[in-house]
Formats: sequence, C-alpha cells, structure tokens
Amino acid sequence: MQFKILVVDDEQDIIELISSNLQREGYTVILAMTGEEALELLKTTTPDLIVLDLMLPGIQGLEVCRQIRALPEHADIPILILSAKGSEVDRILGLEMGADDYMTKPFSVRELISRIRAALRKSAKAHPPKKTAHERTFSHKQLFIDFDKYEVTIKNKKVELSPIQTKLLFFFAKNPGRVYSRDQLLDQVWGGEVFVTPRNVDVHISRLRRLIEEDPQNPAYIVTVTSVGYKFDDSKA
Amino acid sequence: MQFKILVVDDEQDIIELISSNLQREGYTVILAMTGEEALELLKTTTPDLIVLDLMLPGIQGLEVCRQIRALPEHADIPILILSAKGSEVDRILGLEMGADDYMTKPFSVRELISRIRAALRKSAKAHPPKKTAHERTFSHKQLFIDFDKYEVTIKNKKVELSPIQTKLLFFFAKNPGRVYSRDQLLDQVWGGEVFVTPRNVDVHISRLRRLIEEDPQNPAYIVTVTSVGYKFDDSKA
DNA sequence: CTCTCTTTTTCACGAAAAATTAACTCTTCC
DNA sequence: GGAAGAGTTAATTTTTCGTGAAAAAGAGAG
Repeated sequence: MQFKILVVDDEQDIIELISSNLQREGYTVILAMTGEEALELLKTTTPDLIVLDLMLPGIQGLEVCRQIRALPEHADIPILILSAKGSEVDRILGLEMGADDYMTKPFSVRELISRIRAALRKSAKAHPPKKTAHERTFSHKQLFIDFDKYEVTIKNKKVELSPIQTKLLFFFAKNPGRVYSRDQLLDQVWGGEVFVTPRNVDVHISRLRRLIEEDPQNPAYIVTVTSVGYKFDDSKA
Repeated sequence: MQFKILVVDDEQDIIELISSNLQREGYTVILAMTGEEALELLKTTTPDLIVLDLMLPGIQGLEVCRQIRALPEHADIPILILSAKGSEVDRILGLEMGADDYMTKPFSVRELISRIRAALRKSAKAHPPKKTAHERTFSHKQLFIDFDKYEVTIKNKKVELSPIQTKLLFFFAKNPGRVYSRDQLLDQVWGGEVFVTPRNVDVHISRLRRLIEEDPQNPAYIVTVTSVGYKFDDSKA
C-alpha cells in the first residue's frame, strides 16, 4: 500500500525538499500552501499523515491543527509538526493540540522521513484494517446500503432494485473508486459462466441510475469512464 | 485489444458465417480448412482462441485438439469445439481432450459469439497481464495519478482527461525520463494497428498540456525533444 | 543578427466511436 | 395469462478523434 501524505507549508524550498524526498521513498504527496487550503483539501481527501508547518500565513498553524482534530473523520490522522522556533512552549502547545510528533527547523530530511515512517507504523497498529469480513452497511452521500437486509436507501427513501441491479450496486459499493471494465463486471457480478453482451452492462447501469441517481445525465454514484468502464465515485465533494 | 481467433472448418458456408460475424464483433479471424493446415499455422501464429469443427477431412478433429494441447506454447489457448453430432460421447471426449467448450450444429451464431466472449474473458482472468508489478499510484511534483481510479490530479485539483489523453499520460508516467518518438507513441499508446498521422500525437500532447501544465509554453511534465519526440520530465526541480 | 527552412503548436470542424435509452422478445414465476 | 426481470437490438445522443492548415517557435547559415 502506498501512503498519502499531506504537506502543509508555504516555503517553496521546503516543499520541494520534502516532497521530492517523500516521493523517492514511494509516498504520494499532496501539497497545501496555506492552512485554508489544507482544510479545504481535507474535505475531499483523507491522507494517511499530515506534515504541518507552524509558521503559516493566514490561519496560524496551531489553529489548523486544532481544526483538523475537530473533524471527526480526521481525528486520528497522525500530524507531524514543523516549527522554526525551538521553543519548548510551541512544542508543548503543539502536542496538546493533538499533534503526534514535533520537529524544529532546520531539520534533517533523514530524520523527518524516519519519524514519518514511525508515525505511520504506529497509526497502522492503532487502526488495524477493518477486516470485518463483510461490512454490514455502507453509506456515501445520500446513498445508504444495508448488505444484510439487501436494502438500499436513497435520500432516506427505500428503493426497490431487481436482483441484478442489487448485485451490481453492491459490487460497486464494496469496491468504490476503482474502475471496472464491462467484462470485469460480467465476471464479478454476473458470474463467469454467462453468455451475455457487454452492452448489457450499459443497459443495467442505465436502469440502475434511473432508480438511484437524482440526475441520471450527471451521475453522482456510478460514473462512466469512457472507453474503459464504470466506477463508483467515492470523491467527497 | 483485438483478439485473434483461429477458425478450423472445412465447410465454406460455416466459415463465412462465423468469420463475418466475428469480424463484425471486432475480432481478427484466421482460417484453416483442415487439421493439418491448422497445426501448420500454429507453428507461426498464436491465436487467442480456437474454434474447431470436429468433422474435418484428414486428421480427425479430436486428434487435432489433442495435438494442439500437446504443444506447450499453446497449452492454454481456449478451444471451442463444434460438432454435428450431439452425442454425449463426443462432448465428453472433446472436453477430455482439452477443449474448453462445446457446441452442436446447428448452432446459433449469437450463442457462439457469446461463448467465445465468455471463454476469452475466462482466459484473460487466468492469465492476467504480466506487468502486474506496476504501482497503483504515481506522484511527481504537483501531478498525482491513481491508475486504478483513472484519476489525475494536478495541484490538488481533479482533471478530466479524455481516454487517449489518459492513456498517453499514464504511459509517460510509467516511463518517465525516456524520450519517445511519435511513431513509438502511436505504437504504445494507440496500439500497433492504427493508421493515424504522427502529427496527431502533437495535437494530443497539446491538448493534454493545456489541461495539466501550468504554462503550456514551458511544460513541466511532458517536454518536447525537438526532431526526436517527447518525454516525461522527471528531473527534481 | 536576420533570413529562411524546418518543426511544433494550436485551431476548427466533420467523422467516428462510445454510451445511453427505448422498445421489443423471451423466460420465469405466481 | 400476466407481471416482472433480463437480454438484445437499434435508434439517439454524447463524447472523442483525426485531419489539414495557419500560426508560432526553433534551428542553422551566412
């Protein structure tokens, strides 16, 4: 698995130093130049770790830290604070605000990376992958699914789906984000031994959309990836 | 990807019926009128699937099937057997000889095509593309790619790319630094069997740049190497 | 430095391909 | 025998592509 790291800093040099090194280590790096931008980003993305510079324009770094911690869905992303001041006060404040680690500038890149690794290890242990075999429910935007009850609810209204439509939707919901080709869907949803046209997938998607999408022309859940297939859109916005 | 199908049959009518229909579906058809001819062909070609009529002059169909299976390089090409006799014996013999599916004449063309599609799907699953080692995401500078989701993000903003633009960018991202000529790109990205002007590559690069480059005049990602081609710039700064 | 020839970039538009949807058939299950 | 679901086909709509030509940029010679 590849970890996604959000770096919040306003100095171009530092950004490049950090991001190129993290990328070399195999991490995916997301950047934000200001606290506002970082908070904005967090509405749509969930990084595995945040590197936060305390000396930011606009919202003060500590405030950003506090606000991140206030969001329930991001309450346990590890935050690593960078600070120019080596003052003990900042350090303590930062840790109190919910930061997980603290480094002062100038810092050694090597040390930064090893602290990031350590933080990710710790977080992985603290939140082991939910291997509850099957999640019993799923919810996203206005869509709610109860896999046990075979019930689909959209905008708090129950929707009646046919067997295949249900399987199709369940499959997408269990594999959000990833794109599947028509053939893959035939394999996974219909089962390998069927002899049907790939076009048939289109038809069922269309029928499904009519039932669960507000505007079937602009699907919010199952989106088409032209010339590739379809995917369940898991973006937050 | 275009699949190549070898049809082994001696009846002109059947051959025409099958091959015209397969071609309409986008398959490439190779023909052999006898078992000997089929085996000869297999020395130089490797089809993705074989449709084999059991009632052949010369070598008996079942024997052809057995011999094909004996060749290690063709051991796992799906074979679909056609037979005039609906006898259970033939069916079982055929499947024992290593055939993957079985149909009796007269057959429905639609069913034949469906079965071919199913067999190809199954075989694709059994032999997944060997390049599985590749990363599921990529990040460089301000560009982020999620290959599974077919998602491209630039400066934290999602970008909508057309199918070819996506393929083009993915290709470059998977082969950073190296220069590719327009012809090589046509081969690799478009696929070998297309007839398009090399200029067309320029056009797509241009369109792509407009979407992902901050300053298309000074590209930061896909740079042109005059009179040679293009490359993905992977230098640090 | 300027002129000229070559190569690349960009644009607009018709052609082609892919996706969506409606309509119809066939089967199954009450 | 009829309602419901699934699959097919074909018509329609949407999206994407490819081309030629003009504009821009680059390379090289004198």
